[in-house]
Amino acid sequence: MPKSDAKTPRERYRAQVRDEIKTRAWEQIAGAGASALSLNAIAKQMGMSGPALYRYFANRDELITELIRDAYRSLADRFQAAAKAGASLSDLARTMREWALDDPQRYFLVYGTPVPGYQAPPDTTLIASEVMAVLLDACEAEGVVAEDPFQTHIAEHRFWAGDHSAPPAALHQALVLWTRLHGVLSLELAGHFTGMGFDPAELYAAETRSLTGS
Amino acid sequence: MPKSDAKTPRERYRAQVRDEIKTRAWEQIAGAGASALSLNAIAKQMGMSGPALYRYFANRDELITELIRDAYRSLADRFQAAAKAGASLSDLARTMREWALDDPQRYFLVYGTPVPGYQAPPDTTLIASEVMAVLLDACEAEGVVAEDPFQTHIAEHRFWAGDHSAPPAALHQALVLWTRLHGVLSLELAGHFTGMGFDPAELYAAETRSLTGS
DNA sequence: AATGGTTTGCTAGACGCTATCACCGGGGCC
DNA sequence: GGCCCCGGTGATAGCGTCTAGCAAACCATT
Repeated sequence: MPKSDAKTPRERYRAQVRDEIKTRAWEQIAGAGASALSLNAIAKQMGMSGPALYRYFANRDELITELIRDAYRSLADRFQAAAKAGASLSDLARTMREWALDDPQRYFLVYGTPVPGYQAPPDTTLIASEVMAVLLDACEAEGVVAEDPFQTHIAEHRFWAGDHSAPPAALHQALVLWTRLHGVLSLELAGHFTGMGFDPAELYAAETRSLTGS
Repeated sequence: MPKSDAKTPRERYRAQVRDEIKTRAWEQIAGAGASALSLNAIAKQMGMSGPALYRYFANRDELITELIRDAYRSLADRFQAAAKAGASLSDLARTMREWALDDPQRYFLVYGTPVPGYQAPPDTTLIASEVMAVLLDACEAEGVVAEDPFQTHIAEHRFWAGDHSAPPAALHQALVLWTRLHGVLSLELAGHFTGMGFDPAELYAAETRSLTGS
Protein backbone atom coordinates (compact mmCIF):
# COMPACT_ATOMS: atom_id res chain seq x y z
CA MET A 1 0.00 0.00 0.00
CA PRO A 2 2.73 2.58 0.82
CA LYS A 3 3.97 2.61 -2.78
CA SER A 4 6.83 4.88 -1.61
CA ASP A 5 9.30 4.12 -4.35
CA ALA A 6 11.67 6.54 -2.66
CA LYS A 7 12.35 9.24 -5.19
CA THR A 8 12.94 12.71 -3.92
CA PRO A 9 11.55 13.43 -0.45
CA ARG A 10 9.46 16.05 -2.17
CA GLU A 11 7.61 13.46 -4.18
CA ARG A 12 7.18 11.20 -1.19
CA TYR A 13 5.46 13.95 0.70
CA ARG A 14 3.32 14.70 -2.31
CA ALA A 15 2.23 11.09 -2.69
CA GLN A 16 1.47 10.94 1.00
CA VAL A 17 -0.79 13.98 0.86
CA ARG A 18 -2.56 12.63 -2.21
CA ASP A 19 -3.20 9.41 -0.32
CA GLU A 20 -4.64 11.22 2.65
CA ILE A 21 -6.91 13.23 0.40
CA LYS A 22 -8.19 10.03 -1.14
CA THR A 23 -8.70 8.47 2.27
CA ARG A 24 -10.80 11.40 3.40
CA ALA A 25 -12.70 11.30 0.13
CA TRP A 26 -13.57 7.65 0.73
CA GLU A 27 -14.84 8.49 4.18
CA GLN A 28 -17.07 11.21 2.78
CA ILE A 29 -18.36 9.00 -0.01
CA ALA A 30 -19.13 6.15 2.37
CA GLY A 31 -21.17 8.54 4.44
CA ALA A 32 -23.11 10.49 1.87
CA GLY A 33 -22.41 9.14 -1.60
CA ALA A 34 -20.16 10.34 -4.37
CA SER A 35 -22.41 13.20 -5.39
CA ALA A 36 -21.93 14.84 -2.00
CA LEU A 37 -18.14 14.82 -2.22
CA SER A 38 -16.86 18.28 -1.30
CA LEU A 39 -13.25 19.23 -1.93
CA ASN A 40 -13.58 22.15 0.43
CA ALA A 41 -14.70 19.91 3.27
CA ILE A 42 -11.77 17.57 2.68
CA ALA A 43 -9.35 20.46 2.79
CA LYS A 44 -10.82 21.79 5.99
CA GLN A 45 -10.64 18.34 7.58
CA MET A 46 -6.96 18.20 6.73
CA GLY A 47 -6.35 21.59 8.26
CA MET A 48 -5.61 23.39 5.03
CA SER A 49 -7.67 25.83 3.10
CA GLY A 50 -9.64 25.17 -0.06
CA PRO A 51 -7.52 25.89 -3.08
CA ALA A 52 -4.51 24.04 -1.68
CA LEU A 53 -6.16 20.79 -2.77
CA TYR A 54 -5.94 21.84 -6.38
CA ARG A 55 -2.17 21.50 -6.17
CA TYR A 56 -2.79 17.76 -5.88
CA PHE A 57 -5.83 17.18 -8.05
CA ALA A 58 -6.70 19.31 -11.03
CA ASN A 59 -10.42 19.19 -10.24
CA ARG A 60 -13.21 17.16 -8.73
CA ASP A 61 -13.48 14.87 -11.73
CA GLU A 62 -9.84 13.90 -11.58
CA LEU A 63 -10.16 12.95 -7.93
CA ILE A 64 -13.26 10.87 -8.58
CA THR A 65 -11.67 9.22 -11.56
CA GLU A 66 -8.74 8.27 -9.37
CA LEU A 67 -11.11 6.81 -6.79
CA ILE A 68 -12.87 4.81 -9.47
CA ARG A 69 -9.56 3.48 -10.67
CA ASP A 70 -8.62 2.43 -7.13
CA ALA A 71 -12.00 0.76 -6.69
CA TYR A 72 -11.58 -1.23 -9.89
CA ARG A 73 -8.07 -2.14 -8.87
CA SER A 74 -9.15 -3.44 -5.47
CA LEU A 75 -11.75 -5.68 -7.08
CA ALA A 76 -9.29 -7.03 -9.60
CA ASP A 77 -6.71 -7.64 -6.88
CA ARG A 78 -9.14 -9.62 -4.77
CA PHE A 79 -10.22 -11.66 -7.74
CA GLN A 80 -6.70 -12.46 -8.78
CA ALA A 81 -5.74 -13.35 -5.24
CA ALA A 82 -8.72 -15.66 -4.99
CA ALA A 83 -7.86 -17.24 -8.31
CA LYS A 84 -4.27 -17.77 -7.23
CA ALA A 85 -5.59 -19.54 -4.14
CA GLY A 86 -7.51 -21.93 -6.37
CA ALA A 87 -10.96 -20.46 -5.89
CA SER A 88 -13.93 -22.20 -7.45
CA LEU A 89 -16.74 -20.38 -9.24
CA SER A 90 -18.81 -20.18 -6.08
CA ASP A 91 -15.74 -18.91 -4.20
CA LEU A 92 -15.44 -16.15 -6.76
CA ALA A 93 -19.10 -15.31 -6.34
CA ARG A 94 -18.59 -15.11 -2.61
CA THR A 95 -15.55 -12.91 -3.13
CA MET A 96 -17.60 -10.59 -5.29
CA ARG A 97 -20.29 -10.24 -2.67
CA GLU A 98 -17.84 -9.65 0.14
CA TRP A 99 -16.12 -6.96 -1.85
CA ALA A 100 -19.45 -5.29 -2.54
CA LEU A 101 -20.70 -5.43 1.04
CA ASP A 102 -17.36 -4.20 2.34
CA ASP A 103 -18.13 -0.78 0.94
CA PRO A 104 -21.38 -0.39 -0.97
CA GLN A 105 -20.50 3.08 -2.21
CA ARG A 106 -17.31 1.73 -3.71
CA TYR A 107 -19.40 -0.83 -5.55
CA PHE A 108 -21.69 1.90 -6.83
CA LEU A 109 -18.74 3.95 -7.95
CA VAL A 110 -17.84 1.12 -10.31
CA TYR A 111 -21.21 -0.33 -11.26
CA GLY A 112 -23.67 2.39 -10.33
CA THR A 113 -25.44 5.08 -12.27
CA PRO A 114 -23.03 6.69 -14.70
CA VAL A 115 -22.85 10.41 -15.35
CA PRO A 116 -24.00 10.78 -18.97
CA GLY A 117 -21.03 12.82 -20.08
CA TYR A 118 -18.40 10.81 -18.25
CA GLN A 119 -16.04 8.59 -20.18
CA ALA A 120 -14.09 5.96 -18.30
CA PRO A 121 -10.33 6.27 -18.85
CA PRO A 122 -8.95 3.41 -20.94
CA ASP A 123 -6.96 1.85 -18.11
CA THR A 124 -10.08 1.14 -16.07
CA THR A 125 -11.56 -0.88 -18.91
CA LEU A 126 -8.27 -2.71 -18.94
CA ILE A 127 -8.62 -3.55 -15.27
CA ALA A 128 -12.19 -4.66 -15.94
CA SER A 129 -10.88 -7.12 -18.47
CA GLU A 130 -8.55 -8.55 -15.80
CA VAL A 131 -11.60 -9.34 -13.73
CA MET A 132 -13.27 -10.88 -16.73
CA ALA A 133 -10.20 -12.99 -17.44
CA VAL A 134 -10.34 -14.56 -13.97
CA LEU A 135 -14.02 -15.29 -14.53
CA LEU A 136 -13.30 -16.85 -17.90
CA ASP A 137 -10.64 -19.12 -16.48
CA ALA A 138 -13.02 -20.40 -13.84
CA CYS A 139 -15.88 -20.84 -16.28
CA GLU A 140 -13.73 -22.78 -18.69
CA ALA A 141 -12.83 -25.12 -15.84
CA GLU A 142 -16.28 -25.73 -14.42
CA GLY A 143 -18.96 -24.15 -16.54
CA VAL A 144 -22.43 -25.69 -16.47
CA VAL A 145 -24.55 -23.28 -18.48
CA ALA A 146 -27.11 -24.87 -20.79
CA GLU A 147 -26.86 -24.79 -24.55
CA ASP A 148 -28.41 -21.70 -26.05
CA PRO A 149 -28.59 -19.91 -29.40
CA PHE A 150 -26.76 -17.04 -27.75
CA GLN A 151 -23.60 -19.10 -27.87
CA THR A 152 -23.45 -18.91 -31.64
CA HIS A 153 -23.77 -15.13 -31.39
CA ILE A 154 -21.08 -14.86 -28.76
CA ALA A 155 -18.80 -17.12 -30.75
CA GLU A 156 -18.85 -14.53 -33.51
CA HIS A 157 -18.35 -11.62 -31.13
CA ARG A 158 -15.66 -12.72 -28.78
CA PHE A 159 -13.55 -9.62 -29.17
CA TRP A 160 -13.96 -8.69 -25.51
CA ALA A 161 -12.44 -12.00 -24.40
CA GLY A 162 -9.12 -11.01 -25.93
CA ASP A 163 -7.12 -14.08 -26.87
CA HIS A 164 -8.67 -16.24 -24.20
CA SER A 165 -9.20 -19.77 -25.41
CA ALA A 166 -12.50 -20.41 -23.62
CA PRO A 167 -15.22 -22.07 -25.73
CA PRO A 168 -18.44 -20.16 -26.48
CA ALA A 169 -20.29 -21.87 -23.64
CA ALA A 170 -17.71 -20.59 -21.18
CA LEU A 171 -17.99 -17.06 -22.58
CA HIS A 172 -21.73 -17.26 -22.14
CA GLN A 173 -21.31 -18.61 -18.64
CA ALA A 174 -18.96 -15.79 -17.64
CA LEU A 175 -21.32 -13.10 -18.90
CA VAL A 176 -24.29 -14.66 -17.22
CA LEU A 177 -22.42 -15.08 -13.97
CA TRP A 178 -21.48 -11.44 -14.06
CA THR A 179 -24.93 -10.12 -14.86
CA ARG A 180 -26.84 -12.36 -12.47
CA LEU A 181 -24.64 -11.63 -9.50
CA HIS A 182 -24.73 -7.97 -10.32
CA GLY A 183 -28.50 -8.10 -10.55
CA VAL A 184 -28.90 -9.40 -7.02
CA LEU A 185 -26.11 -7.30 -5.56
CA SER A 186 -27.13 -3.98 -6.97
CA LEU A 187 -30.75 -4.38 -5.97
CA GLU A 188 -29.70 -5.46 -2.51
CA LEU A 189 -27.25 -2.59 -2.01
CA ALA A 190 -29.74 -0.09 -3.39
CA GLY A 191 -32.15 -1.24 -0.71
CA HIS A 192 -34.82 -2.65 -2.98
CA PHE A 193 -35.06 -5.80 -0.86
CA THR A 194 -35.42 -4.06 2.47
CA GLY A 195 -38.84 -4.61 3.86
CA MET A 196 -39.49 -7.62 1.66
CA GLY A 197 -38.58 -9.97 4.45
CA PHE A 198 -36.30 -12.56 2.87
CA ASP A 199 -32.54 -12.80 3.16
CA PRO A 200 -30.66 -11.45 0.13
CA ALA A 201 -27.75 -13.75 0.93
CA GLU A 202 -30.00 -16.76 0.32
CA LEU A 203 -31.10 -15.43 -3.04
CA TYR A 204 -27.50 -14.71 -3.94
CA ALA A 205 -26.55 -18.23 -2.96
CA ALA A 206 -29.39 -19.63 -5.04
CA GLU A 207 -28.23 -17.69 -8.09
CA THR A 208 -24.71 -18.94 -7.49
CA ARG A 209 -25.99 -22.52 -7.33
CA SER A 210 -27.87 -22.04 -10.60
CA LEU A 211 -24.52 -21.38 -12.24
CA THR A 212 -22.28 -23.94 -10.60
CA GLY A 213 -24.47 -26.97 -10.00
CA SER A 214 -24.33 -26.61 -6.19
CA MET B 1 -52.40 12.57 -18.54
CA PRO B 2 -54.18 15.97 -18.13
CA LYS B 3 -55.59 15.03 -14.71
CA SER B 4 -57.57 18.28 -14.81
CA ASP B 5 -60.33 17.32 -12.44
CA ALA B 6 -61.72 20.82 -12.88
CA LYS B 7 -61.55 22.43 -9.50
CA THR B 8 -60.86 26.10 -9.33
CA PRO B 9 -59.12 27.58 -12.39
CA ARG B 10 -56.38 28.52 -9.95
CA GLU B 11 -55.56 24.92 -9.26
CA ARG B 12 -55.75 24.05 -12.91
CA TYR B 13 -53.14 26.65 -13.70
CA ARG B 14 -51.05 25.47 -10.81
CA ALA B 15 -51.17 21.85 -11.95
CA GLN B 16 -50.30 22.93 -15.45
CA VAL B 17 -47.23 24.82 -14.31
CA ARG B 18 -46.15 21.90 -12.13
CA ASP B 19 -46.46 19.63 -15.13
CA GLU B 20 -44.37 21.89 -17.29
CA ILE B 21 -41.71 22.06 -14.60
CA LYS B 22 -41.61 18.28 -14.48
CA THR B 23 -41.42 18.07 -18.25
CA ARG B 24 -38.41 20.39 -18.33
CA ALA B 25 -36.89 18.45 -15.48
CA TRP B 26 -37.15 15.23 -17.46
CA GLU B 27 -35.46 16.89 -20.43
CA GLN B 28 -32.60 18.02 -18.25
CA ILE B 29 -32.26 14.63 -16.59
CA ALA B 30 -32.29 12.82 -19.90
CA GLY B 31 -29.46 15.05 -21.04
CA ALA B 32 -27.19 15.19 -18.04
CA GLY B 33 -28.47 12.92 -15.30
CA ALA B 34 -30.40 13.62 -12.14
CA SER B 35 -27.42 15.01 -10.27
CA ALA B 36 -27.18 17.86 -12.77
CA LEU B 37 -30.79 18.92 -12.36
CA SER B 38 -30.87 22.67 -11.82
CA LEU B 39 -34.04 24.40 -10.66
CA ASN B 40 -32.57 27.70 -11.71
CA ALA B 41 -32.06 26.51 -15.25
CA ILE B 42 -35.61 25.17 -15.44
CA ALA B 43 -36.99 28.47 -14.25
CA LYS B 44 -34.97 30.39 -16.80
CA GLN B 45 -36.15 28.07 -19.57
CA MET B 46 -39.73 28.78 -18.56
CA GLY B 47 -39.16 32.49 -18.65
CA MET B 48 -39.42 33.07 -14.94
CA SER B 49 -36.78 33.79 -12.42
CA GLY B 50 -35.24 31.32 -10.01
CA PRO B 51 -37.06 31.44 -6.70
CA ALA B 52 -40.49 31.49 -8.36
CA LEU B 53 -40.19 27.74 -8.77
CA TYR B 54 -40.26 27.29 -5.03
CA ARG B 55 -43.91 28.28 -5.08
CA TYR B 56 -44.54 24.94 -6.80
CA PHE B 57 -42.01 22.62 -5.22
CA ALA B 58 -40.74 23.08 -1.70
CA ASN B 59 -37.22 22.10 -2.67
CA ARG B 60 -35.13 20.05 -5.03
CA ASP B 61 -35.75 16.81 -3.18
CA GLU B 62 -39.49 17.16 -3.46
CA LEU B 63 -39.26 17.62 -7.21
CA ILE B 64 -37.03 14.60 -7.62
CA THR B 65 -39.25 12.51 -5.40
CA GLU B 66 -42.17 13.46 -7.59
CA LEU B 67 -40.21 12.42 -10.69
CA ILE B 68 -39.35 9.10 -9.09
CA ARG B 69 -42.98 8.51 -8.28
CA ASP B 70 -43.97 9.25 -11.88
CA ALA B 71 -41.28 6.92 -13.15
CA TYR B 72 -42.50 4.08 -10.94
CA ARG B 73 -46.03 4.79 -12.01
CA SER B 74 -45.19 4.62 -15.72
CA LEU B 75 -43.53 1.25 -15.25
CA ALA B 76 -46.44 -0.14 -13.30
CA ASP B 77 -48.90 1.17 -15.88
CA ARG B 78 -47.06 -0.47 -18.73
CA PHE B 79 -46.86 -3.74 -16.86
CA GLN B 80 -50.53 -3.76 -15.98
CA ALA B 81 -51.47 -2.85 -19.53
CA ALA B 82 -49.34 -5.69 -20.84
CA ALA B 83 -50.86 -8.09 -18.34
CA LYS B 84 -54.37 -7.05 -19.32
CA ALA B 85 -53.44 -7.78 -22.93
CA GLY B 86 -52.50 -11.30 -21.93
CA ALA B 87 -48.73 -10.93 -22.00
CA SER B 88 -46.54 -13.96 -21.45
CA LEU B 89 -43.44 -13.92 -19.27
CA SER B 90 -41.22 -13.16 -22.22
CA ASP B 91 -43.60 -10.40 -23.26
CA LEU B 92 -43.21 -8.88 -19.83
CA ALA B 93 -39.46 -9.13 -20.13
CA ARG B 94 -39.64 -7.34 -23.45
CA THR B 95 -41.88 -4.69 -21.92
CA MET B 96 -39.37 -4.12 -19.19
CA ARG B 97 -36.53 -3.64 -21.63
CA GLU B 98 -38.49 -1.30 -23.83
CA TRP B 99 -39.42 0.79 -20.83
CA ALA B 100 -35.79 0.95 -19.76
CA LEU B 101 -34.42 1.83 -23.19
CA ASP B 102 -37.12 4.43 -23.72
CA ASP B 103 -35.42 6.63 -21.16
CA PRO B 104 -32.34 5.22 -19.45
CA GLN B 105 -32.18 8.01 -16.92
CA ARG B 106 -35.73 7.28 -15.86
CA TYR B 107 -34.64 3.69 -15.27
CA PHE B 108 -31.72 4.85 -13.18
CA LEU B 109 -33.97 7.12 -11.17
CA VAL B 110 -35.84 4.04 -10.04
CA TYR B 111 -33.15 1.36 -9.95
CA GLY B 112 -29.91 3.32 -9.89
CA THR B 113 -27.51 4.37 -7.17
CA PRO B 114 -29.44 5.58 -4.15
CA VAL B 115 -28.50 8.63 -2.12
CA PRO B 116 -27.51 7.19 1.28
CA GLY B 117 -29.79 9.45 3.28
CA TYR B 118 -32.78 9.24 0.97
CA GLN B 119 -35.86 7.29 2.03
CA ALA B 120 -38.41 6.34 -0.60
CA PRO B 121 -41.91 7.54 0.26
CA PRO B 122 -44.22 4.65 1.18
CA ASP B 123 -46.42 5.01 -1.91
CA THR B 124 -43.54 4.22 -4.26
CA THR B 125 -42.96 0.92 -2.53
CA LEU B 126 -46.66 0.31 -2.97
CA ILE B 127 -46.35 0.89 -6.69
CA ALA B 128 -43.36 -1.43 -6.73
CA SER B 129 -45.52 -4.15 -5.28
CA GLU B 130 -47.99 -3.63 -8.12
CA VAL B 131 -45.21 -4.47 -10.54
CA MET B 132 -44.29 -7.49 -8.50
CA ALA B 133 -47.90 -8.64 -8.45
CA VAL B 134 -48.01 -8.71 -12.25
CA LEU B 135 -44.79 -10.69 -12.26
CA LEU B 136 -46.17 -13.14 -9.72
CA ASP B 137 -49.31 -13.75 -11.74
CA ALA B 138 -47.26 -14.57 -14.81
CA CYS B 139 -44.84 -16.78 -12.91
CA GLU B 140 -47.65 -18.73 -11.32
CA ALA B 141 -49.04 -19.39 -14.78
CA GLU B 142 -45.87 -20.46 -16.53
CA GLY B 143 -42.95 -20.73 -14.14
CA VAL B 144 -40.14 -23.09 -15.03
CA VAL B 145 -37.49 -22.42 -12.40
CA ALA B 146 -35.70 -25.47 -11.05
CA GLU B 147 -36.15 -26.77 -7.54
CA ASP B 148 -33.81 -25.16 -5.08
CA PRO B 149 -33.31 -24.96 -1.31
CA PHE B 150 -34.05 -21.27 -1.58
CA GLN B 151 -37.70 -22.12 -2.08
CA THR B 152 -38.02 -23.37 1.47
CA HIS B 153 -36.55 -20.10 2.68
CA ILE B 154 -38.86 -17.99 0.55
CA ALA B 155 -41.85 -20.06 1.65
CA GLU B 156 -41.17 -18.88 5.19
CA HIS B 157 -40.61 -15.27 4.16
CA ARG B 158 -43.37 -14.50 1.73
CA PHE B 159 -44.43 -11.30 3.43
CA TRP B 160 -43.50 -9.21 0.39
CA ALA B 161 -45.90 -11.19 -1.80
CA GLY B 162 -48.86 -9.91 0.20
CA ASP B 163 -51.75 -12.31 -0.01
CA HIS B 164 -50.78 -13.64 -3.39
CA SER B 165 -51.43 -17.33 -3.70
CA ALA B 166 -48.38 -18.19 -5.79
CA PRO B 167 -46.45 -21.29 -4.67
CA PRO B 168 -42.83 -20.92 -3.44
CA ALA B 169 -41.42 -21.88 -6.82
CA ALA B 170 -43.33 -19.02 -8.43
CA LEU B 171 -42.06 -16.57 -5.81
CA HIS B 172 -38.55 -17.73 -6.52
CA GLN B 173 -39.14 -17.41 -10.24
CA ALA B 174 -40.43 -13.85 -9.92
CA LEU B 175 -37.46 -12.73 -7.86
CA VAL B 176 -35.01 -14.36 -10.20
CA LEU B 177 -36.69 -12.89 -13.23
CA TRP B 178 -36.49 -9.47 -11.69
CA THR B 179 -32.86 -9.69 -10.66
CA ARG B 180 -31.58 -11.31 -13.85
CA LEU B 181 -33.26 -8.84 -16.15
CA HIS B 182 -32.10 -5.99 -13.99
CA GLY B 183 -28.57 -7.37 -14.07
CA VAL B 184 -28.36 -7.25 -17.84
CA LEU B 185 -30.28 -4.00 -18.20
CA SER B 186 -28.37 -1.97 -15.68
CA LEU B 187 -24.99 -3.05 -16.98
CA GLU B 188 -26.11 -2.33 -20.52
CA LEU B 189 -27.52 1.10 -19.71
CA ALA B 190 -24.48 1.98 -17.63
CA GLY B 191 -22.37 1.29 -20.70
CA HIS B 192 -20.41 -1.65 -19.31
CA PHE B 193 -21.00 -3.63 -22.50
CA THR B 194 -19.93 -0.94 -24.91
CA GLY B 195 -16.75 -1.93 -26.62
CA MET B 196 -17.22 -5.61 -25.81
CA GLY B 197 -18.62 -6.30 -29.23
CA PHE B 198 -21.67 -8.46 -28.63
CA ASP B 199 -25.31 -7.38 -28.74
CA PRO B 200 -26.86 -6.81 -25.33
CA ALA B 201 -30.29 -7.61 -26.76
CA GLU B 202 -29.11 -11.14 -27.51
CA LEU B 203 -27.88 -11.63 -23.98
CA TYR B 204 -31.13 -10.25 -22.65
CA ALA B 205 -33.06 -12.63 -24.84
CA ALA B 206 -30.92 -15.53 -23.65
CA GLU B 207 -31.63 -14.67 -20.04
CA THR B 208 -35.30 -14.44 -20.84
CA ARG B 209 -35.16 -17.88 -22.45
CA SER B 210 -33.45 -19.31 -19.38
CA LEU B 211 -36.55 -18.35 -17.40
CA THR B 212 -39.34 -19.24 -19.77
CA GLY B 213 -38.17 -22.32 -21.64
CA SER B 214 -37.83 -20.59 -25.03
C1' DA C 1 -68.59 47.45 -8.32
C1' DA C 2 -65.73 47.80 -4.60
C1' DT C 3 -63.10 45.36 -1.17
C1' DG C 4 -60.07 42.17 1.21
C1' DG C 5 -57.54 37.98 1.54
C1' DT C 6 -54.88 34.79 -1.07
C1' DT C 7 -51.71 33.57 -4.53
C1' DT C 8 -48.05 34.59 -7.56
C1' DG C 9 -43.89 36.45 -9.19
C1' DC C 10 -40.17 39.58 -8.58
C1' DT C 11 -35.60 41.40 -6.59
C1' DA C 12 -32.17 41.15 -3.01
C1' DG C 13 -29.35 38.50 -0.60
C1' DA C 14 -27.29 34.74 2.57
C1' DC C 15 -24.63 30.79 2.14
C1' DG C 16 -21.96 26.86 0.19
C1' DC C 17 -19.79 24.87 -3.57
C1' DT C 18 -16.06 24.53 -7.51
C1' DA C 19 -12.47 26.65 -9.66
C1' DT C 20 -8.82 30.17 -10.66
C1' DC C 21 -6.09 34.14 -9.83
C1' DA C 22 -2.02 36.86 -7.82
C1' DC C 23 0.83 36.85 -4.10
C1' DC C 24 4.06 35.23 -0.31
C1' DG C 25 7.27 32.24 2.66
C1' DG C 26 10.29 28.57 3.44
C1' DG C 27 12.93 24.43 2.01
C1' DG C 28 15.80 22.11 -1.32
C1' DC C 29 19.66 22.60 -4.70
C1' DC C 30 23.75 24.58 -6.91
C1' DG D 1 24.64 32.34 0.53
C1' DG D 2 21.50 32.99 -3.31
C1' DC D 3 18.18 31.16 -6.42
C1' DC D 4 14.05 29.07 -7.46
C1' DC D 5 10.23 26.38 -7.13
C1' DC D 6 6.78 24.20 -4.46
C1' DG D 7 3.02 24.51 -1.43
C1' DG D 8 0.14 27.47 0.96
C1' DT D 9 -2.96 31.70 1.50
C1' DG D 10 -6.65 35.23 0.61
C1' DA D 11 -9.50 37.34 -2.87
C1' DT D 12 -12.64 36.72 -6.58
C1' DA D 13 -15.85 34.92 -10.06
C1' DG D 14 -19.69 32.09 -11.13
C1' DC D 15 -23.33 28.96 -10.16
C1' DG D 16 -26.34 26.45 -7.15
C1' DT D 17 -30.24 26.23 -3.43
C1' DC D 18 -33.23 28.54 -0.66
C1' DT D 19 -35.26 32.57 2.51
C1' DA D 20 -37.29 37.19 3.11
C1' DG D 21 -39.86 41.02 1.82
C1' DC D 22 -42.60 43.55 -1.57
C1' DA D 23 -45.70 44.68 -5.55
C1' DA D 24 -49.16 43.12 -8.54
C1' DA D 25 -52.76 39.99 -10.14
C1' DC D 26 -56.47 37.18 -9.07
C1' DC D 27 -60.76 35.40 -6.96
C1' DA D 28 -64.78 35.45 -4.01
C1' DT D 29 -67.71 37.87 -1.46
C1' DT D 30 -70.48 41.74 -0.28
